[in-house]
Amino acid sequence: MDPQATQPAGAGARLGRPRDASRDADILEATIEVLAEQGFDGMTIDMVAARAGAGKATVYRRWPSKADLVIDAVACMKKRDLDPAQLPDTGTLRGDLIALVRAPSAADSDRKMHVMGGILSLMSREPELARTAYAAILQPRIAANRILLERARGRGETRPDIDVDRLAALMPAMSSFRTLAQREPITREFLISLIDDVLLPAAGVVRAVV
Amino acid sequence: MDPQATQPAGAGARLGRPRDASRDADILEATIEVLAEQGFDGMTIDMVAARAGAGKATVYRRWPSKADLVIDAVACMKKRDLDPAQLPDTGTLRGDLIALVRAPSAADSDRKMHVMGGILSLMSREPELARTAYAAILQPRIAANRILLERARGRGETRPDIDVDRLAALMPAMSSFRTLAQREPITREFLISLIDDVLLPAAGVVRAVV
DNA sequence: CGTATACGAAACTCTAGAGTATCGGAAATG
DNA sequence: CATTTCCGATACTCTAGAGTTTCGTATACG
Repeated sequence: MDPQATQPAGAGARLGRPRDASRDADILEATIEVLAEQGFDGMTIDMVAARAGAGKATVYRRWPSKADLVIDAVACMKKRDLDPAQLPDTGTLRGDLIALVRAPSAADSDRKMHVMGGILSLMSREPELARTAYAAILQPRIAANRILLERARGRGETRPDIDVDRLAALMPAMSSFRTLAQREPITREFLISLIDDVLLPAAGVVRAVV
Repeated sequence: MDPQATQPAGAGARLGRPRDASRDADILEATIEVLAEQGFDGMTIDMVAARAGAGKATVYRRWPSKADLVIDAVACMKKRDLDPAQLPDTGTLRGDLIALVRAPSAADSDRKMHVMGGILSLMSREPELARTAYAAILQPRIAANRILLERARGRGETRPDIDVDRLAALMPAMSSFRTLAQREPITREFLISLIDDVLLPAAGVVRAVV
């Protein structure tokens, strides 16, 4: 959680060469990449160090174990996330949802899902990691969908009795299923077909005239 | 694929004590159990042998490696599966879907999904396992849904333009997401709410009078 | 300039687990 | 009853990889 603190606390300037903070970020980034490609058990510390252009000792100086490194790396994915304060607001649920699946966001969520797949089997044995991963990867996306859905319901755009919890999880669920289980790529067509053919009809939104 | 054949082929009665076919089934069953609980990397051959009440040599006499054992175990899950010839046919889509999520089937699919989670990260590196797992675990369920949906569309029960592929994957996707990613149990209430609040509205089935 | 720590690289230790071999005993054939 | 293969159990070998240490070098403080 606080890799910088080798000295107890508030020790001011310590002796010797100071830590290079840029190594932290590089190592965490490399961890996420290798995790997404290889999964937790396929990932070795040597792979991470090599990809980060760092020595193994530099990794272990900051994190006491592989598990701690992974937990930290997953947690720090949360930061580069969609800010709930600046969600799209186009006036229609469909417009908001389409805006939410633009390319940069999609590429990001693709990697997040692969990370999720890579730590799935570990999550059974590590409840802390399970909570961290949920908070960093799924919660933000589901929460955003929930806000858009409730806003649309408030406008009377959807049926009033929609099951917001189920519908908010629909797109992440279908996307992760397609990526991880069916092993097919997430295309823009797929996402739009999910919105138009599944989510909006389920929410009782009348189809716009084309 | 054929653990019995040590001799080339058609060698008739071989010398010595014959293999005990019941050991095969016990070992495969133990493999599935440990796989569901621990995942591929958490599973050891010693665990499997101990749970099957077998010796390690008995395992290696039948399968040359851990990966081969797992592939065979996953493949043999397909056998105990819902027969497409005897799908429910209640006259309504809702009736068919409800019949499909009865308890025995649900417990079985719960374990299948945990197996899927346990081999997910391995599937990237083992395309054969990926295909086997899809055929054994997901394909049958999706195919069943597809049949029910097309039958309902033929009756005019759904909108004529429904996206059968997406809708057939909906229940497996939402269930696996809930089980593996959200780590919450699949209850009967969850499945029925999925049917009534998401799938049927998305298919354009008019809600029955309650 | 002396000291203390960081850095990348690489050698090292130690352990878990895949896979093999050996045991005494059991079950088949001839 | 001799032979062969199976069985469960257990001891064994071998390797990949987590984690540690060392080395030569770099960068801070005083």
